[in-house]
Amino acid sequence: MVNDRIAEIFDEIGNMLEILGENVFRVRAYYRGAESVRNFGEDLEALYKSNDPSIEEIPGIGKDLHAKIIEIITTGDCKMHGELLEQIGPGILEILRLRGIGPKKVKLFYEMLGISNLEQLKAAAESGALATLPRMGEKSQTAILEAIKNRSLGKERIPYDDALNAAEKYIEHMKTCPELEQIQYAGSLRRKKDTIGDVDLLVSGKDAIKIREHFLSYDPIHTVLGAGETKSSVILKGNIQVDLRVVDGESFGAALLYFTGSKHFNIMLRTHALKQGLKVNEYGLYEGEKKIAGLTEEEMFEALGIDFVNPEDREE
DNA sequence: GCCGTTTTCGGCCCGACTGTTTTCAGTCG
Repeated sequence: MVNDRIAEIFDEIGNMLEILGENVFRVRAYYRGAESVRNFGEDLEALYKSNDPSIEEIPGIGKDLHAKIIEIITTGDCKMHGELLEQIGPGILEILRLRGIGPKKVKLFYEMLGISNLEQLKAAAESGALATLPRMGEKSQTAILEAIKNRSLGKERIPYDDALNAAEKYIEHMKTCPELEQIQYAGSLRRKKDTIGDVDLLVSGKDAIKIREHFLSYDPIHTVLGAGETKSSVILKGNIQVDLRVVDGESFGAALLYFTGSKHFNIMLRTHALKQGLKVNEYGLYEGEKKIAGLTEEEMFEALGIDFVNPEDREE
């Protein structure tokens, strides 16, 4: 589908503008546009060819990005993207795709050491040069070598059925943990997208540390990416990334809402709440300091004055 | 670059984790 190609181009434009130090909100507009196009249910090329007016109504897409969408559909390419790529070099994008590396680090490596591709980065890490840079150290340097070695790990989007299967097996494992009270998968899996980037598991229970240990004791784990008190991430041997979030039972609904997304849907909810003088986060809905909802999703929607939206419809 | 139930200007979601630091920057979702 051309939507994925458009989203990829917008993401890369965002990446490159960010490295160039462009206005963060302009950068964010490209990321938002990418997200929006990726999650837009219908094929944009088909809409364009049938003159369907709904192509004008994609959230987060204004005049400028709309013109770029048409350009990509009709020419298969985007002039601005090509020009940026020429200015920055394709090697830089490869570096940016490494886990744990963002535009700030890319910029730092380029400006301080002239690094513009993976080979140069690897050499700099092996020589110890990276560790001498500001806000860099031994651990960061080792992590970069590890990221280069594992750069294909957990990055592929996987078919819905495979993700569901992996999630259900992991949930079975988690249910043998005595401290666990509730568990539910969230994210794009719960929204039933065709392809899933990673599996999000949301749990509540008596002892966050013991639940984390149980999570990390799952046999099919290939790599542990991180393990904090409320948030852990692993990659399974089947190359599927699984994230665990541990929350209090009384915040389970708010967390489920938050981690089910989509990102755009969350932003919409927050903006809606702000207009009413309320604040939404993954712990609940707040009026000032006072928590007014959070136990269930239904309660959250009700308190926000919005009809319940099914997970698979939480896009725009 | 996008957007509007006080706006066509002036805002733009928010918190966890990590590694680097002595209070925070960068990344991620």
